[in-house]
Amino acid sequence: MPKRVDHAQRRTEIAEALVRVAARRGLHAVGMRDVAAEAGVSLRLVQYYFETKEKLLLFGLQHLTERFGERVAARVRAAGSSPGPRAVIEALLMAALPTDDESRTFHFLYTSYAVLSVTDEALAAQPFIANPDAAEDTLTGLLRQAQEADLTGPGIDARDEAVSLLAMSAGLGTSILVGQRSPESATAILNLHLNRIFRVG
Amino acid sequence: MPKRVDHAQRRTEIAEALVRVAARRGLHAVGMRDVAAEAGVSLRLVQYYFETKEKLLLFGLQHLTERFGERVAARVRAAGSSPGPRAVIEALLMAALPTDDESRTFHFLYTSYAVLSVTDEALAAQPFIANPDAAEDTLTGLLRQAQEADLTGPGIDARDEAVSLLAMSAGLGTSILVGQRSPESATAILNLHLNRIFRVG
DNA sequence: ATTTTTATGGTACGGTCGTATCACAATCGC
DNA sequence: GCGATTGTGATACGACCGTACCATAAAAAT
Repeated sequence: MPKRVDHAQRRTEIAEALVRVAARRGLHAVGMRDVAAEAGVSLRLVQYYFETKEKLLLFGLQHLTERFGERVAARVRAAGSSPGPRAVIEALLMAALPTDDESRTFHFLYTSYAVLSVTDEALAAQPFIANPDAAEDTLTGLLRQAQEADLTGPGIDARDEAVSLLAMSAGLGTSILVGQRSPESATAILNLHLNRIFRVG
Repeated sequence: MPKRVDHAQRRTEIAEALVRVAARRGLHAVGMRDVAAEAGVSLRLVQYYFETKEKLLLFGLQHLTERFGERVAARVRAAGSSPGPRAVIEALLMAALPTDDESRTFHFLYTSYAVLSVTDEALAAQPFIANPDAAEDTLTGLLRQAQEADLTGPGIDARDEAVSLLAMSAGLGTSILVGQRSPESATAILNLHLNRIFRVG
């Protein structure tokens, strides 16, 4: 057999090829041959590492969310060595908006997968539904932290605000994606609500 | 020639067949043969009334938005003979949430089209981008009305709140669609923000 | 050195899809 | 009544797609 290759890395390379071609032509239009060509391998190789297209798509989603999670974490770390809750929340929400190529690709493909999951039960069963819940919990926790530090205004329910902010972020993100709204106006709206939640200071 | 049939109505029937099958199996999976079978006509007929699949899809989107616009208008009318701005806004926002089969289908297919429009320029050129702008203008106008009637709290910018409410409604709608959130919790969140915008009384 | 296992390439098969073609029925204008 | 026009059916074509099959090169195991 040939040069004992690292399967995990090979699968990652192919998955990233999938992401690239899907970002370019749409998830519905991607075929195994396209992925193979984009990755610079033969069709047979794609079949070898992912037996079926469905498995390739599932792994692609998994890889996409992992990579994006790392990116968000990096953004949060970059928000300062000991950032306040508001800075962390801002970093979180802004990272989720499709403002550059990478976040745009993520938002686009994630939404594509979400739409597919409505009619595809294999996708619906995927833990890709768990991620938004995790984001909601994280954001709720940060808001509670801010409340305990007396940084917030009165009459604020942490979970309600977390849900609101995430829903708004998702809605604004889609607006940006389809070209209806600019990233700047979207961040302005989010900051407006953060100013409402956090005490001025 | 044969029994002089009403073309407009025939096209509507076929478009509704398209909507039904797309709602069942996903927009990406719908073929001309499926539409023909669902409408109870031959494949040739679908080709006759819409020369190409692209034209069928475009007309389907147009029909979908028209039907939904009528539905929202009906809901608003049903909100009372002389409803206050808040009642109208509530009716608007609630009608946009996927709470029953019809609104669910609309939200699902509209999002599907939106995702497609990112990579399909024929769809991107469609006025289906104009509709959200119209909704934003309408909602902004209603909020201004409320402000003039002194129904709102202080520090409210009508357009900003309109954008926020619509983004939230869209984001919450998607959450409902993928089964992550219940319609009840979504309406609760929206009402929370309406309570914030409108003075209590 | 030979066998066995892993990796890779090439290619063919069956199905489906959008579209085009051919045929014909039914009705209106004349 | 007749030719022109419009509606409808059946079917064929070419392209693609996912998958399966066959071959083989190369390294590890013996």
